[in-house]
Amino acid sequence: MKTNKITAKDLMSAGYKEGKILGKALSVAEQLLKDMDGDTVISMLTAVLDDVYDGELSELRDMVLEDRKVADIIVLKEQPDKFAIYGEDNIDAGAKAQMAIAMALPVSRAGALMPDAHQGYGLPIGGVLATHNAVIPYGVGVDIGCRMALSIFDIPAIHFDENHDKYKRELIAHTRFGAGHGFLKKERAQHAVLDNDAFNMTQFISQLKDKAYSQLGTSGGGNHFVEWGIIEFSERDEVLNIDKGSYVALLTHSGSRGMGAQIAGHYTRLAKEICKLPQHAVNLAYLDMHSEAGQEYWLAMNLAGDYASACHDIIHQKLAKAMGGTLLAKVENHHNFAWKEKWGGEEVIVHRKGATPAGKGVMGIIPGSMTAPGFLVRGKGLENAINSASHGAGRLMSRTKAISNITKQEMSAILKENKVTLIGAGLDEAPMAYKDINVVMDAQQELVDIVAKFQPRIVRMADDGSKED
DNA sequence: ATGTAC
Repeated sequence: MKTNKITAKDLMSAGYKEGKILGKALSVAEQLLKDMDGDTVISMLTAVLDDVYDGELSELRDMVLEDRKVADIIVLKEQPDKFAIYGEDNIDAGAKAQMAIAMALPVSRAGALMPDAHQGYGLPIGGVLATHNAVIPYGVGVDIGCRMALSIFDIPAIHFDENHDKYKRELIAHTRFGAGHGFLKKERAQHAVLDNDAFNMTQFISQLKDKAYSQLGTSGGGNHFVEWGIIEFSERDEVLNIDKGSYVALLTHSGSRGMGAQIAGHYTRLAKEICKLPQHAVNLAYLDMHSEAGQEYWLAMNLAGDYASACHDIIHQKLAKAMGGTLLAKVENHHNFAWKEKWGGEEVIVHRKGATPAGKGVMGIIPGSMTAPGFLVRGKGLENAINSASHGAGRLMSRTKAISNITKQEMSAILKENKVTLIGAGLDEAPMAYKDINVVMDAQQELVDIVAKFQPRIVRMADDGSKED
C-alpha cells in the first residue's frame, strides 16, 4: 500500500523522541516516500533507532548514535524484581510486561498489580510501584490526584424515589462535564486552594491558575462521573457511626483537569531530559527526590491533588445544599498519586496509578460501573500488595472496541434493568465494557474488607465526543 | 486523562 504521509506522531510511536533528530527523521522520511511505501520507511527508520540498520541514512544514524553517547543511558536490572499480582486470570499480558519493565528500574523496590490492571502509558493502570528516592511522573499518571468522593446523607432511600426528578435536575444544574470546559466568570466557585502558596512556586505553575479557577468544581470527561445512589449498610459500622440501613449518597469521580494534565506533561518532559532510559522504558523517566526538579514536581503534584479534592468539595457542597439533609460521613481517596510511605522497613515513594490506598483501616471507594454496584471498603494493610487495592472494575474492552461491539439498545436495556437514569456518556462507558466488579472484589479479599454497597441510580458523565456545556 | 502536537 502506498502511503504518502508520515507524521511526527508516527515517528514518535516508532520510538523517536521530540527534538532535532525527529525533525531530521521527518525530512528523511519525506525523501524516502518518493520511492517506497510508508510501512517500509517506518521500518527503516525504526531500524536506525535500534542500531540494526546497515544501509545508508548515515547522517541520521550518526545523530542517533551521538545522542546515545551524550545521553549516558541508565542501565536497567538484568533480571526484573518479582511483583505481586492479584486476579491474574483477568489481567492482560501488556500490563504484566509494563510492570516487569518498571521492576527493572534501578530505583524500584517493590511492585504489585491490582485485579483491575490494564495496559497504560509507562506504568500500567492498576499498577503500584515503590521506589527509593525517586518519583516517576508517568507512574502517577496524567490526571494527577484523580479521586473518588462519597457523601452519605441522613436521607432514607424512599426520599430518593419520591423526589427523583429533583435529584436529577439539581445534578444537571450543579455539574459541568467535557474536556476543556469550565464555568463562566459569574458562575465560578471560590475555594481556599486558590490561595495555596504553591501556585507561586514557579512561573510555569502560576500560569496554570486562571484556568484552574475556571475549572474549579468541574468533572471533565472520560470515565469521570457524578452520581446519586443508595448506599446499603448490612450492619452498623462503629467507626463511621452509621446504623444498618439504606441512605442516599453522592459519589463523584474526577481529577485535576487541565492543570494536572499540564503539570504531568511538563515534568514528564523534564524527567525524560534528565533521566535517560533505554527506549522501551523511556516513559518511566524519574526525578531524584532530592533534586530541584524532583522537589518541584512533588509540590506541584500535591497542589494538583489539593485542587482535585477542591473540585469534589464544591460539587458535594452544591448538591448537599440543593437537596438538604445532614452529612453522616464523607469518604475520599485518590488513585493517581505518589506517597512517602514505609515498605519493608524503608522509606519509599509509593506510586499508585489507578490503585486505591488500602493501608490498615484506611477507607476507600471502589466503583463498579454505571449500573454495577460500588463498594465502600476498609483496607487490610497487606504489605505484599503495597497497602493497595483496585480503583474500580477495570476495562474489559477498549473504548473503540466497546463502541463497535455494543449497541444503544443493549445499553438502554441494561440501564432500565438496573433502574439507572443516565445523563450523557457514550457506548465506551457502557457497563459491558467493564469487568465484573464482583470478580474483581473476590480477587482482592485479602486486600480490603467491604463495609457497604453503593447502587448508582442517577449517573451523569460527559456526552459522547465530550461536547458538553 | 487532556481542548491539540516538532
